[in-house]
Amino acid sequence: MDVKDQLKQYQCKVCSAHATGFHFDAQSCSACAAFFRRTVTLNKKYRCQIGKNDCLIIYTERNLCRACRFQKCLQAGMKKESVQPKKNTNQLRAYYTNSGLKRNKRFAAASILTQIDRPSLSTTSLESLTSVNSMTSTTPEPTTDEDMLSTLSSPRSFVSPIDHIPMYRSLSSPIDSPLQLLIDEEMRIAERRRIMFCERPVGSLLGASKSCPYTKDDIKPLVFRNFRKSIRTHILLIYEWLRALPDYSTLSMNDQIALLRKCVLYHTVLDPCYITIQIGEMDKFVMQNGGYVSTLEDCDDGWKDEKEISRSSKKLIYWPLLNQLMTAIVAPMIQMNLTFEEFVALKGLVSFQGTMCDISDAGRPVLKRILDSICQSLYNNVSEDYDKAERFGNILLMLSPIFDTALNFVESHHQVQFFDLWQLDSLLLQFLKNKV
DNA sequence: CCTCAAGGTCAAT
DNA sequence: ATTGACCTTGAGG
Repeated sequence: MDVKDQLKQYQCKVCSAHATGFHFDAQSCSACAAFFRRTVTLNKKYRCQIGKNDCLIIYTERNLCRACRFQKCLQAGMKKESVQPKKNTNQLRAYYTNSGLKRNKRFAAASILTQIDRPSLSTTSLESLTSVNSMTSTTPEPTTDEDMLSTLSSPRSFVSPIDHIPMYRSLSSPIDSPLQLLIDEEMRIAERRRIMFCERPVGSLLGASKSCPYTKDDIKPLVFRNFRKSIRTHILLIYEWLRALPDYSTLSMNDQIALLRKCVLYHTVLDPCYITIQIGEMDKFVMQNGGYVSTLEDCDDGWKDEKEISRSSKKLIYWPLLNQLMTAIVAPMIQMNLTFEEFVALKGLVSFQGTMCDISDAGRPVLKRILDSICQSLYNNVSEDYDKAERFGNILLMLSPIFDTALNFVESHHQVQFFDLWQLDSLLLQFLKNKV
């Protein structure tokens, strides 16, 4: 085969330009492919101006007659059926598929932020994507802020929440700080959740020192009925979480109840967010019992009709809430690579700061002491890889979106009750009903 | 990791 | 308004 024939092998079957592959089942260049796609999606009808329907289609003159170009596309073997129907403009594109996430976790996180008001990619997210890609392959000296950001997610300085624990433990003093007690308790909670909600051999349930209760294989689409049944269990875990702090039992009974009440709210908001991040599949929002709901609009996992609550009621109440959780809490946490210890500290700060106004004058100094201690430990244990003050500040900045979301959470549940949509656990209702 | 073939974007026309 | 280079995505290897 001579050179001429070899070149011809890779010609566009429509216009004889260099083909870029198979498009809609025909070997063609990207220009003819784009032309064909547009013609089909927009349902365009052309007429040959010459009237003979046999215009020469060659890449220098391929735009002279659309009718003949389209006809030649069909002759070359392009299939109209291979053009996918035009996406509904108000239907958001799924950015969080597994393969998409695998390719670029940081990008996916950023896209959650832009999902609601900006369905398409902004120039800035494209820029950051490009710079992240180039960073991971070459790793030059970080010079700009953008570079510094990218360095945080590079393999060298990336510390996964789980890897981080042993180092942290070795730092713990003989008398454990509140934060250390909460970290230990959080890991026990993970173990308890595993035991209660995973169907696995006992050996793999016990003793695991992991901070995440579930693996990708454990999680299943959420059944609201099952979740309702598990609510008391979650409340019990929260009660135990509080009791991990010796100071808790020194509070008056009213203060203990007030604290528990607020913690039920805040933990119900925060825990699934962090479990979701640990599982790492952004198309699945994973709840405390290992049930997940899909974050994709066109996937019904966890949203199906149930006897107690219809799909549309679920969507009405929980979809906006889910969006807020993903945007205001999950996305920022992913972006800053929040470690397990930092999450536990944040959870503590939210729990105690958010309760301050409900606590008696006698109890406030106790809470204040716990808060100060957690802040101290958090600041001391921010990794040296970061600008300590900046990272500490960024973690504190998470507080207000969390409080906002919690407020909405309470409001939505008032709505649930008002419409009598489904029977919530009576204990949870007692916690949510009284003063916000 | 990678490639392939979809869809989307937008400066140039 | 149309074109086409260039981009990301998702499936599959």
